[in-house]
Amino acid sequence: MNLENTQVQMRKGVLEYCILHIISRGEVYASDMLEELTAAKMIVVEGTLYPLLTRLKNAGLLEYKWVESKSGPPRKYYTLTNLGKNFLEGLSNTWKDLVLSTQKITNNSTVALHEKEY
Amino acid sequence: MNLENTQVQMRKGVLEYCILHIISRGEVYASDMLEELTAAKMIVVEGTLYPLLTRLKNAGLLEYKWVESKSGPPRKYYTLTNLGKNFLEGLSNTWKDLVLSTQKITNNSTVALHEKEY
DNA sequence: AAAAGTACTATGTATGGCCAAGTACCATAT
DNA sequence: ATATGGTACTTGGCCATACATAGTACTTTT
Repeated sequence: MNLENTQVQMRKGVLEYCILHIISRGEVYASDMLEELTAAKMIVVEGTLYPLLTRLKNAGLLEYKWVESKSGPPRKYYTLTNLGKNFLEGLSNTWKDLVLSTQKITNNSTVALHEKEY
Repeated sequence: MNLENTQVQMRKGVLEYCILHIISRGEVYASDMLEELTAAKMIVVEGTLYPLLTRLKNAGLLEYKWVESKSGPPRKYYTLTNLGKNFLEGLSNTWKDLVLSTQKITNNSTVALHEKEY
């Protein structure tokens, strides 16, 4: 029960949303995403990202093509499938709802909801 | 890989934050919280809430006292410990950071971060 | 040929929300 | 007094996911 662990827990699910969003903006490969996620302080490591991409691909939300690189092994460049685009829309709403719900609770400063019945 | 499941995943960790926040505003017992969480569309069921409260209590963030009710069995009324108050502050920052990070990514509409090096 | 770097893969662990069933107590109805 | 229904809380097992860690394969540099 420490803060770091909670950070991890809060990130669950949101990561999926962020990654789909990044891919929705144009072809990228894993290191591109890692770079952007790190820049946004959405700390992620290889061991998290790659399995997630595989999972999303197996679910039919992503597809990729191999592209030769002039500075290392070939890379998988990902794009969203139509299914992926639809899913991303759904995720977007889910995320907005969650933010709203949380705001509703954390901004609510009334002390009691109703008379206590001791 | 369906939306409902992702909702569950996104809720992880946030729930803890919301519950501590509700308790921070004054003594409440489980059904009070359930009511408020449901009102805020942060869907939660008994089987989720009770174990969570036990976990938070074992971690020393909460304490409770039994209070007799005139309409049923006695209730556990929870309050935050000092440790719990500090933890809540940390959670608050974690949540804000996560929202900012997500916004940073999902509002970023530039197509490419840098020249592609095919 | 060896070393270093890049891209991707695979396995095992821990956490936490959920489901489902169960316990215990109280109030009311019969 | 007994039965019924409601309220409050408990418990055990399941599943999905992020992470740590180690490993594979290929390329470029030295």
